[in-house]
Amino acid sequence: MAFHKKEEFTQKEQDLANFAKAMAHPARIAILKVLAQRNECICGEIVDLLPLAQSTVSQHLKELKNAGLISGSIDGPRSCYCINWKAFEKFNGELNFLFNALKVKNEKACC
Amino acid sequence: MAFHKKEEFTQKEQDLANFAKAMAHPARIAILKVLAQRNECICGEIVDLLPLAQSTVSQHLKELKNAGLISGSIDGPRSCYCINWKAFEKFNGELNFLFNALKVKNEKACC
DNA sequence: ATATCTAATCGTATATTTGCGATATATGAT
DNA sequence: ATCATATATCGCAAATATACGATTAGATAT
Repeated sequence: MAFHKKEEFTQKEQDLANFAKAMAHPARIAILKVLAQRNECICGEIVDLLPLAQSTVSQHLKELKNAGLISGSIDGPRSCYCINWKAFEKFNGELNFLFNALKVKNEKACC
Repeated sequence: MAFHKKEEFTQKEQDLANFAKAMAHPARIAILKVLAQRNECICGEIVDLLPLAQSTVSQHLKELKNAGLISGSIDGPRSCYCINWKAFEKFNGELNFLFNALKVKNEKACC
């Protein structure tokens, strides 16, 4: 009963936290950046662009996929990933809902 | 030379990742939510609102402060925290720069 | 000075993340 | 069938995060 307190928060809070967690590593930011900058899906080129071993990159891709930030499909002997814009929109929307809507009325910070 | 690979990414990637990491826990999302919903700074009430011990909440507050997402000041025997909107704006801007600007041209996902 | 109350910090246990090499799998070529 | 290539998964070590109780520090009362 000491750990695993995360379940005691609301689903929305957990979802938002999970989304943030998926982006909480520079390697995953870099991967998202690469995927965002291409019109077409790209595959293993990501490994060449990052200073990480192939297995590590694969793991990061898996995490991004599990979090729903990217989607992937098998294309012959290689895999193909691209950004899941819908999920990203949702995340951004939640974020704005939580903060921007409230921002105007207390623009003047008190500390 | 096996760990600590994070330094090998760009500063921007690291900054964005750090910001995301600060939000990568439902407790911290909940804290930000509470702070965002108040016009005034609040103090130890956060502890009562969360299903966590005082020391744990204090630790989460410290992390949010270190990440620059909130600022805090000492107000008599208690502490006073509030959202650092500027930092949040910057984060949101980076996010939009990375993704939204590119979103239009490849709305049609390929996988 | 002592007591009280709030909040930060310390020490510690456990859980999770990060990273890699090795291995497995799956496709395509020879 | 064998080989090469691309990618995923496994197993492990090291690092980091999470959580709590106990303690400390600071302010205000009595």
